[in-house]
Amino acid sequence: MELRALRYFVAVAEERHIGRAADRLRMTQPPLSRAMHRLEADLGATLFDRTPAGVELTEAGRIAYEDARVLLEHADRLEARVRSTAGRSTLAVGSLADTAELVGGRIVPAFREAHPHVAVRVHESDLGDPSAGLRAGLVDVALTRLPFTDTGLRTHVLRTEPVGIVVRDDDPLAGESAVRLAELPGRRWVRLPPDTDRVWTDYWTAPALPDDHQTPVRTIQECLQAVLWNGMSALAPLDQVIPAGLVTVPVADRPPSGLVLAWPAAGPSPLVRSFVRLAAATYRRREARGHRGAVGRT
Amino acid sequence: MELRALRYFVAVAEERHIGRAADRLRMTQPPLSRAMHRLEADLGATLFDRTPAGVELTEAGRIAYEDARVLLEHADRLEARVRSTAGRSTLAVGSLADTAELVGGRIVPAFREAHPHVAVRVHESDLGDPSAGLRAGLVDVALTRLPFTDTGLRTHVLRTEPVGIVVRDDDPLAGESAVRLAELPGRRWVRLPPDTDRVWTDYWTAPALPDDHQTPVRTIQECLQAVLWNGMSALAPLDQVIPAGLVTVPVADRPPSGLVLAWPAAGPSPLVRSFVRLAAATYRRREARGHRGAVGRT
DNA sequence: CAATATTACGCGCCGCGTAAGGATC
DNA sequence: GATCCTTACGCGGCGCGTAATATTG
Repeated sequence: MELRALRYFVAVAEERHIGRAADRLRMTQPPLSRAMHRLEADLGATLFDRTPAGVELTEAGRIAYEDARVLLEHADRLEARVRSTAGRSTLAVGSLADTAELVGGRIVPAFREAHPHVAVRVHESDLGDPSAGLRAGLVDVALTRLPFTDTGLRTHVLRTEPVGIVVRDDDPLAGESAVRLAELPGRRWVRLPPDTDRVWTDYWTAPALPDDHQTPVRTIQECLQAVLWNGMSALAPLDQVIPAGLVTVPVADRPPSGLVLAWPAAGPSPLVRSFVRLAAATYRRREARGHRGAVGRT
Repeated sequence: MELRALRYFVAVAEERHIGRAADRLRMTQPPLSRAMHRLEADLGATLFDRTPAGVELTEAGRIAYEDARVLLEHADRLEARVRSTAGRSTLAVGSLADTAELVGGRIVPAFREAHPHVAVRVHESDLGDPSAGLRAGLVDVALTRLPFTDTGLRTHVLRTEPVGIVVRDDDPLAGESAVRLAELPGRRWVRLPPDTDRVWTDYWTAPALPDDHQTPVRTIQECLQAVLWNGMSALAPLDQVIPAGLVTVPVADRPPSGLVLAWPAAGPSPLVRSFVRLAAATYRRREARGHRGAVGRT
């Protein structure tokens, strides 16, 4: 007997209808029906009389319902008390430039739902810090992109995405289906700030011309404007949304980049573990929903 | 947060040592360690300070421990109350002749542990009733062997076992590694009672000689004695233990027989479901342990 | 025949085990 | 270096979804 089954049971007992209870629980009937059968088996007692109109509680079911409600409230109190006793209840999340939407849109709300008592602060950092504030100790966990120097950090890959070269749509390359960086001499590349992690800059930029004195860019917007107005080139993930007038041409000789969660390797706090866990689940679910929308629909 | 995790947590909190708690819970350290990390993540609080000598409860851990103990007692009370409210608390288990040892040895004890309040009665039936009392309404669930007429019943195969012909060790066949029934004319076969299920008799016996008036056998013992003293032949599962003086020669042209659980198809009671579930798990575990014992051992 | 509960089946997560690694006294 | 706890990795069960079936008014 697990709390999950009891939460389900309370919903069914109150709705007197497995289908409606399933709606309330945001799931479908079959698993709920089986969960109730299994709960009955665990308890060794019949909790419902099934009818074509729904279900009715048996005497044992009524007892179970009363006790289950109290038990679940007790469990909620346990959670609340432990949480209020725990010291730190704040989590700083770093987000690298273009990943902010993902963090703010789905992941942080999911985390807030699981941990309502925690104050979440999102720190959006610029292209000069691939650790998104981790190195500076500004944040506890970060959503960023590989590759960068990850000593002392742990990472979890959410997705890998090929990269492309961003050019104006009147650029000779604009019509190509794919290009190789090795065959593109003489371009002027957008540059990152000089003190930026080498692994990171080596990946996202090509060698600059010796006489190149461009101003480094710190944000996606600056980067795209440099391409649009100054005729420069930049590398970006293929899934990066691009304003009109620009196109991203896939680059064949650069390995894909990983969208990752990162956090300090030394003793991550429970909140960080939970964030990583929830973020991974949320992201997966988002992915699955996308697929289903594109394929399913009888 | 699930009750399982809280039960684990209480053990760790009391032992102040994950390894010892794991022993107490009959499991190994790693999954217990992870379960505690996950519980901490779910709660968003650190419950232990890990030290090289074991673990110490934090303040939040002490709160959690106190609450968890009460919560688990509450859960136990819920179970007890529901069970005492439920009507029927008796289960009749049918067992076909040679399967009694398996039922009594492991499965029924496992069920008794899960349902201490239920009075279990084992009904050992003879070879004339492959349903082991189900057809007669004597039992709620049965452990028996396929094949037999299973209309109105549901079955769950625990294992399939090839069959062989049982002969005296001075029989000309005794040395063969396998035989085909189609090539064995003129044998005198042990017979089952005349009113026995046809599917069952067709499987376990070969066509009798016209002038054969043997007394039918009702038990394994009678069957083996008929082979030993009257020079008859019988079919039996290869795993059937055989007394000295007899051997079982594999039969090539008979499909294997299934060791199965069977129960009425119409509205099985929660206890029956639970029995099937536990029996399947127990049997699986027994199997795995056997394999491990034969292979493992670093 | 409409509405409900149930079974069948495939997939992904999670829990558990074994084996290897790391930290701390 | 011994003794913990932790991570890595592979496997089996279980929960969930979709699709199909049974049952009942």
